[in-house]
Amino acid sequence: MATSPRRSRDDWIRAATVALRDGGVDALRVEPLAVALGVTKGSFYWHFASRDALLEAVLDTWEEVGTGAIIVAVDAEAEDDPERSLRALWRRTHELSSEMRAELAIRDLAQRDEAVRDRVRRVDDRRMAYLRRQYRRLGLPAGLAEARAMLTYSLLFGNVLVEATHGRTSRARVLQRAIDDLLRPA
Amino acid sequence: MATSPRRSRDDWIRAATVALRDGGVDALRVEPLAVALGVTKGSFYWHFASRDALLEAVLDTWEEVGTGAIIVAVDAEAEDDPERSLRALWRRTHELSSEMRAELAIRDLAQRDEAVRDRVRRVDDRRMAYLRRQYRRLGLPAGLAEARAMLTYSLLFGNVLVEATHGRTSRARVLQRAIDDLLRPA
DNA sequence: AGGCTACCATACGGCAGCGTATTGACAACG
DNA sequence: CGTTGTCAATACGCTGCCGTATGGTAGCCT
Repeated sequence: MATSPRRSRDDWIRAATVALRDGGVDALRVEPLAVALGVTKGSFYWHFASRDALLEAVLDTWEEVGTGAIIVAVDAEAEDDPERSLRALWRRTHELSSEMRAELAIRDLAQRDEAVRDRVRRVDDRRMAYLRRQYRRLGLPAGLAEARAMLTYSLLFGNVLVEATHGRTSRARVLQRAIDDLLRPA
Repeated sequence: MATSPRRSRDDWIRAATVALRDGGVDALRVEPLAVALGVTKGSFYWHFASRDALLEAVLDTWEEVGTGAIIVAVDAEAEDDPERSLRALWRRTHELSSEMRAELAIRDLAQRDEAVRDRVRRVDDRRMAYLRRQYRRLGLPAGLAEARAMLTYSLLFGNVLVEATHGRTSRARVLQRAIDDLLRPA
């Protein structure tokens, strides 16, 4: 964390995103954030009109990054092979899992905020479209491809959300098996 | 809500669970709850030592209900047929979905609270054990059964968590397809 | 009837966080 | 070298909530 004399608007957004990830929506408070950034509220209210404005900004950047960056990264290493795309997605799961914590907070919010729900819907539609396309390219019929896409996407959340122990095997192995199962032809 | 002169400890727990479902963890505040119950804090601090004590009580009853009641209900209508068990589970999904909102709040909490995470783990282990057993009864080998159980359980969360639109088909149909897919033999 | 118990109201002190207003510091620029 | 624009500190009022303390009331028990 830079101790540079001044903070940019993006500095605040980044810090807020971290707070969201580590502490949930309750942790998105301006005075604690100011302390974390080594400044006072005086700075914040120059960059933002209110706490809500900060939250909006955080959601804005989440929406951008969440649809673009990940897909591009996965696509880059897949070379148009759908199976490799899906496996690449899972190989990056551990990198994603910290992002996922922030996403869960956002989705928890979406449960009771119409506007947030709309944002989540836009993100989900784009990500589902991507997954659906991969399964169709594997030769699956539309309905099944949709189902598999939904299963894959759900598993992504299940992975962070469920704490089950799986007896003697590891979570990683279970996930591996699941993906294998999802990739098998109709 | 009853306007009876006095409130029991369970009244508070019930109200708190509703608040958790509708407003997230932030909504679990004693003064607003008192208003909702038509009493004052004086009542609360007779039944509970603190706000945390209330949260613990809520988690206690969630843990009980979440492992026992649902499974029993599903089992009752399934008559030991694993496929029917799993389909029954999904037929009850809409009844469960309001409970799920509270669960998401709890799981969001579990992301950053060790003690809550342990509770969730206990619940998940029991529910996964149930699912795993059904798939094994269908004749699937252990590894695959575990993977299918994880996929099924994840889908349960995905259903409430993802807001995707599925084009011309409905969520219900996608779920139907997904379950059919999960039930197919090895 | 008197009193005990269980439950609730009222009133209080305290704190954390929001937003505002005002002033200050410093850099860039003309 | 002063002016302007950008960012930050300080100080303030306000609200919502926690927890405590204390007193009140209604029903049961004897």
